[in-house]
Amino acid sequence: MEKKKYYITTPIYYPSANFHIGHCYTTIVADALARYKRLDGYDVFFQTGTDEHGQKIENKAKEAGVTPKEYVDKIVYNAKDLWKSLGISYDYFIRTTDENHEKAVQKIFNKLYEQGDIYMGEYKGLYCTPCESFWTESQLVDGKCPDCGREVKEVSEEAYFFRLSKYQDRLVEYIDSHPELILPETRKNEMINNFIKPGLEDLCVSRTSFTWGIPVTFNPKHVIYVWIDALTNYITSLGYMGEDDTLFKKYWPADLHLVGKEIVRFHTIIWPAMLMALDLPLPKKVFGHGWLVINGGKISKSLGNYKDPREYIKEYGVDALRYYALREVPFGSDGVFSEENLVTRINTDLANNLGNLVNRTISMNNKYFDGIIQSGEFREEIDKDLVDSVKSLKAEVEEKMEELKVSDAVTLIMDVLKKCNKYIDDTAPWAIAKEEDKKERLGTVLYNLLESIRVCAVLLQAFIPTTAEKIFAQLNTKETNFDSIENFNGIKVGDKLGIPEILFQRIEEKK
RNA sequence: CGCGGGGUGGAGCAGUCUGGUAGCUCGUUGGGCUCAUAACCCAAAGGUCGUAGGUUCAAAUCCUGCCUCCGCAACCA
Repeated sequence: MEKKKYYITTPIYYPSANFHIGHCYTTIVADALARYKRLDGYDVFFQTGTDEHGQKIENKAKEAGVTPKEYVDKIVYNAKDLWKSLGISYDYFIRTTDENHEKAVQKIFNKLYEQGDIYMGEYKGLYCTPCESFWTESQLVDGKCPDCGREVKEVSEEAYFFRLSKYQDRLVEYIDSHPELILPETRKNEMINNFIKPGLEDLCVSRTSFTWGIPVTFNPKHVIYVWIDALTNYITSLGYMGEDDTLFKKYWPADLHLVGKEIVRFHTIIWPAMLMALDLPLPKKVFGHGWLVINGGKISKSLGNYKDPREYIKEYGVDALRYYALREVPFGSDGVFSEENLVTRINTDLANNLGNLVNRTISMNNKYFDGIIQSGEFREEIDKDLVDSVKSLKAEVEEKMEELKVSDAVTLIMDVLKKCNKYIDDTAPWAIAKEEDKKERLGTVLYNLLESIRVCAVLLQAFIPTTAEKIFAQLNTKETNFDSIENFNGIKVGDKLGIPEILFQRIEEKK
């Protein structure tokens, strides 16, 4: 039987500076979804990458005294290193400077031009010469350039336009008939009320004001602007308009474009319209997630209110950061990022709840049974609640993951672990251990705990893979796939447990 | 009147659609336990649900006005 496919993407990030915790957030969530789907038996294609052209990069490179390519190469090198240290399991990393992408973009541009969806027009705008930037009326501050405060002048230049307006009706119809395309719903309403309803204007898709971009083949003084260059990454990577489109045929349309809320618009209006023009199916879902905010404000490169994410990893460990990102930000809303909250999460959820549970359970089994896993047959009424919770956990987590409620999914697992801790207090194994004739019962209590921990670890693989591995090692189990958590019998009687090692060291609060 | 989202015990949030004992996590205080990472378990204190009106037997929840914070308005995840 052929596996069901799942194509998930992050946005391609703009490498004008090294990535911050916000980029990590998006990518970690995407990674968790990708890992989960793989565990769930899907053939997953998980893509991330970088959007490397444009004026800003050109300027940055000039400032740094290097070529644009040299500039982005360095940042991409850094980004890949960051993803590696975060355990990001991407299948493909696309760069818009990749030769196959550039060629495909040119072909797409030409195709749209030939069929009349792109035409030559005139771009009118307010231009600030020193900043080399165009601004809209509403962006101006006191009628002047918002960056430098100097006068702007109205200029016009020839430019190519995409007939976005032509697709307005089809777009409205599609969104109406596919309510799951734009999530969460508030984002959908925002798009319809703010942008589609007032009417779509044709979109300027080329520039002559800078050169760091993909040239228009038949008019090389124009470079193709970000829309067509960047958004098409989701299909050029799969070989669309390339030499081999096997992947494209297999994976397109995307099952999920995971994007930040600020770029929902491009992914739900411009991108679908382009796909319609290319006569291709639209992505199934675009999810606009919230932001990690710092002190109530957004993460800002110019304010410099954040550290290099690697410092957090170094100090607290990968899984602590992954866990925090996955747990702290609820479905679609913003979440607060602070080191203080991070430490609280590590201590309460990871060290106290999860880590200590694993530790105390394995310690007891080692102490009372020399590490040998006992039979789980000697059940009592008190076990029922825990065992039932563990048995139904997969289905509940699955439901949340389907709804992209990753934080809720993680919380469900933590709740079961919490239940395990309560179960220990309720059954008091240390008291049972004092009664010689209750050895079998003691064995079952510990079996229940070990199996519950194993099931949680199997599910946690998607979120905190390194820790899940450590738990498997301590449990000395090879039963780590989703099939093994159906029947509450994956841990093998007679096997000997490993050494209990501390999973997460508690972090003392900084004074 | 541009569009949209918030304002709920010390902190962060749920509950608002489908009115009817205000719930969760963290923190605080007290107790229990001792297998474990001063961890775990139990309990308690603490909120007139931004504000002013209205509808209703009854409003955090529905309606109206106002105050306030935030996001978006051609590319900051």
